Amino acid sequence: MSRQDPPSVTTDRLPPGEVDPQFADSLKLFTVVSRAHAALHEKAREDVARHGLTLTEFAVLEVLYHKGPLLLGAIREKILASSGGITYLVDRLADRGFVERRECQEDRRARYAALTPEGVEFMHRIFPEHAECLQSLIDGLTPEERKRATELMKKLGKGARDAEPCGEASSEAEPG
Amino acid sequence: MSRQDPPSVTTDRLPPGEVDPQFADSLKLFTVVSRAHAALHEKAREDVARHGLTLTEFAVLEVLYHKGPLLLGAIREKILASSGGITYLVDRLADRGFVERRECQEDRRARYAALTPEGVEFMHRIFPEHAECLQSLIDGLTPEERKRATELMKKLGKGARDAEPCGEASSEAEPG
DNA sequence: TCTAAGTGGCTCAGTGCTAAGGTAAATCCA
DNA sequence: TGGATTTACCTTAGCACTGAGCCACTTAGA
Repeated sequence: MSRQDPPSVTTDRLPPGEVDPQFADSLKLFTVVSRAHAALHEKAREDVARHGLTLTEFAVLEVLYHKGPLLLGAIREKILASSGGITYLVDRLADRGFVERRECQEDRRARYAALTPEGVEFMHRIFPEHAECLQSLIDGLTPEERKRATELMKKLGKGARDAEPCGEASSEAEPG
Repeated sequence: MSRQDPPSVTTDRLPPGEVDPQFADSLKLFTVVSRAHAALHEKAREDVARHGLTLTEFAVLEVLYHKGPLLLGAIREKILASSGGITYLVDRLADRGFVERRECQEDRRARYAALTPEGVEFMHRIFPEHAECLQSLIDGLTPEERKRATELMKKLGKGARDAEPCGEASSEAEPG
């Protein structure tokens, strides 16, 4: 079944207020990024699920594997989770013996998370497979396309983060 | 468990802090797509949250707004949710008076979801704002970049969906 | 017709996560 | 020094969502 893709989200059957066709491309880009992300995420999720991990758990292990021990707040920034979420994640990984908390001498409020030897060994075993999985997911793109896609997504992400919050009357932000 | 098919890559030492350069681009692309998506998603979420909606709720309203009444299963395909999730979503939207279920004459198991007049009016009011919000998020890209990004994400998504499940015997031929 | 298999949606238990609030520690500043 | 503020993490309540199992209905086949 060829997915006779509809002309565009906008022109099908638009009640009173039409959508300016200039919006069509933003809607389209938003959708297509969402779907690409969903596809990558889903395949990657299945891959790590074979080892009984969620993708976020894997993300924590990966960042610790590649960066060494990190403060919980630093992990939080890297994997974009909430404070409570990090506690929860590290708890689960600690229960499985992959991660341990360590005191921070300079700041006794803070904690490091670090891979245990078991965690290191585990990642050493599964990481290459996972990397290969990701590799297979982008095989459809040529090296140049990958490079270009990476650049564009970087720029898109930055632009979106820098955009002012929608629906605000261009408020003056305080420059810290 | 010797399903440990040697990934035929650097299964050799992968000390913390180093990533095989061969995988660097796939990891990078994965990350950058995730982050772009997260940024877009977060801003869009904030936008619709002003109206007390989640993004998924908005997605349902939007697809009904643009396509007209749809079977629940059709909505499920479009917004990539689970069967239980659709029931839950439509319940919430029905509680708010934006959506109603309708019988399907041809198949009495099935149900349509359709916007109520209030739902249409609501979307008529908020959709243009939201479209403008999305527009502002991609303003950092030139029109050519948007076009290219759309193409590349489309191709990436398709490639990822078509990829064989990771971690399965690679001796198998492609699924027919 | 009757039966078996397949399908669409609903129920419900469980999960991963967030957001708000709390505590202890660090930092700022009069 | 000492109070106020900020910061780092933890706790808790609750939410959005999934997935398995279910029923009602449809479809295919004998």
